Amino acid sequence: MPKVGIRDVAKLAGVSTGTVSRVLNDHPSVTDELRARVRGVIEELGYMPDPSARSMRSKVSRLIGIVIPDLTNPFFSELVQSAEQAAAGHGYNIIVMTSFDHAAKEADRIGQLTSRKVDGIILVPSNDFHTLKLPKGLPIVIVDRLLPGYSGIASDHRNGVRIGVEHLLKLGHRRIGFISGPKDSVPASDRLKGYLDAMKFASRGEQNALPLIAEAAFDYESGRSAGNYLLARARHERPTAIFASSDQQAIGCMRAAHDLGIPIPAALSIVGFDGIPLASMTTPRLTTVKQPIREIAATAVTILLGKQDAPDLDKPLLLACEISEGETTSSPQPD
Amino acid sequence: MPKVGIRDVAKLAGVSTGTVSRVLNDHPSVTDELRARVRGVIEELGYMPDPSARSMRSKVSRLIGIVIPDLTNPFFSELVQSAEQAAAGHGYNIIVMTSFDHAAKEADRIGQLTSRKVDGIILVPSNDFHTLKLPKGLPIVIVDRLLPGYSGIASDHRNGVRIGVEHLLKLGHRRIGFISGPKDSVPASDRLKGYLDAMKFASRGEQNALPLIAEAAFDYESGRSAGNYLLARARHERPTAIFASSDQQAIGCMRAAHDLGIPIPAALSIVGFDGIPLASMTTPRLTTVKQPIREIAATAVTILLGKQDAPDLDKPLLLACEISEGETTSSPQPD
DNA sequence: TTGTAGGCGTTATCAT
DNA sequence: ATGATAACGCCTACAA
Repeated sequence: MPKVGIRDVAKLAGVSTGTVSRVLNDHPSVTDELRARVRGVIEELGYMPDPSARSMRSKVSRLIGIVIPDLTNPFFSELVQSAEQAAAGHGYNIIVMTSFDHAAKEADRIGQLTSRKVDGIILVPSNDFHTLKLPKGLPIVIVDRLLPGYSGIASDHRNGVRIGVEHLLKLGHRRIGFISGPKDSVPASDRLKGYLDAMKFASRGEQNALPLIAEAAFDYESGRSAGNYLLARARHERPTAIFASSDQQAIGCMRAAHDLGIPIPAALSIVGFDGIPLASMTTPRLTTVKQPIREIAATAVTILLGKQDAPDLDKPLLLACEISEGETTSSPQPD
Repeated sequence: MPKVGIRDVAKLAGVSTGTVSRVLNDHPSVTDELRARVRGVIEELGYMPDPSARSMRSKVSRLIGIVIPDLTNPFFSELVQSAEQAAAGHGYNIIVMTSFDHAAKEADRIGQLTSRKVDGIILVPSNDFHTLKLPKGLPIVIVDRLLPGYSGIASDHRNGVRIGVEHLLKLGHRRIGFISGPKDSVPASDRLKGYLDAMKFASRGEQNALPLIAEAAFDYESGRSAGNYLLARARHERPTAIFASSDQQAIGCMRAAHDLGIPIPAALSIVGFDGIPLASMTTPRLTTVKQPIREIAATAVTILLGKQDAPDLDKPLLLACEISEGETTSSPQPD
């Protein structure tokens, strides 16, 4: 079965290779009639253009690279999956790479992608401190962990948290604890700001809305000990609600409350952040602030494809979070 | 900055493009001296071969496609991550695609990969019933959900479960419940067989080792109701241990036991299956049978690269699971 | 609007 | 062992 190429199509359709190529690339200057005929022959022959040859000539690979710290993290795996979908819709494919939060590996991966001639890169930078040196001319969009000086997209963590805390305030809570993320993490400090925003606003004229903060890593176990810390005090000093900076923290915190015999949501409301699938698998189901992961991915892709302008280098695009109500929140019990 | 190509290297090194190409491809017939000189120039110029041009001539893309039903599933995301690592070690990159358990989408994705000229495909087939029609000549290895007639790799589910159940038997348990997977799933029925193997063996000469089975989907909530079902009986009839076909089921089952006031592991031992990260995040940590995901991925990659023979079409390669002891198992209480 | 032809950066075949 | 050179399959000026 001799490979069918563009000339086979041309010959059978009675046109030149140029015309076939133009049909392939949706070039406007082709008669509808010819276009149809060529399309027919392509179908008939089962012709598929050779991407390598194509890419070599046109400098377009229809490939997008995505580099993330850890695919095992549900947030990132959903991000990749969403990006894949978005890209597929445009005839693009995704090359994934994992940096394991290792700056050197990250740089190497970016190099590979560059030499592969991908048309763009979606990058969630590793937490290793490092300066990103990127081949100019290769569109790149930083996601989630924003980097100053690069155009980036992320959830509006600050406002998202504010919304979540305000939800608790609206329910009547005043002693609202906050489990923060690691302090060297940019998203974490944004989330903290959101909490402080909400609390400051609430304490106008009121006395009780004082901040109650525990710092922790984003994982389950850290959330559990932070929860223990926040809850280990006399009943009337103990928070009636806790906002956690990640769903995993929130779930750990639920565990802590449970172990202390504090019923949820009767004696304690909990709100998480992220909206990972696991959040709806707990009992009771976790109320959480959901990040618009799909939108982030889709936007990143359309930007890379040049169908949308990139955000300013120093003004990242922030997408709104929304609250997803579960069963871990209710009005506070009277003291 | 005019792109540096193979002839620039050749010129500066004072050799022909042929020689440079041979150095690039580790062709044996090049003097060590020349090889060194060329390498030096390559370094100096920061030359990177153009993969498109390379692929066009050599018919090798150094690209591997991987198609899975759902990247959000921890098992698959770890699979992809492992494959990426393994591939990177050989200078290969990975294109991921999600089929969403949709046969048509799966076929489309495979078509895309084919026309991309990937050097091989790793496929976890969708559950949709369908016949796979694959372009001949493109190496493909089926993973996890084995398909008759295609060379495949998977965990040895049957033996894995047997090992887990035997672990419980060794601890002294006799009334061991089993939460099965959906009955139309091949891995699920393999796991069930493993349970029956172990129980049959154990009941030689003993009376009490009777099977106690609940069928359920693989998810958390299904595991919880299956657990409720198995545990909702008089103490002396109730199983002293439960083996769940997935970690998520096991975690749901832990929840059920907890709600019924049955302490783990004092009054009930639980063993899961899969070894997902979540298993070590529960309290107490889940004892589980760990699938050799990394090995599966690595093996699939080396097979595709032709560095290892593919398994027989009708005799898939089964890799051994191993038990990962957590804190959910102990000897049974006396009745 | 359509056809013609040159060349993209490598690899591989032939000589040398 | 090395060098010259013809493809590889397609896109894109340029010409018609």
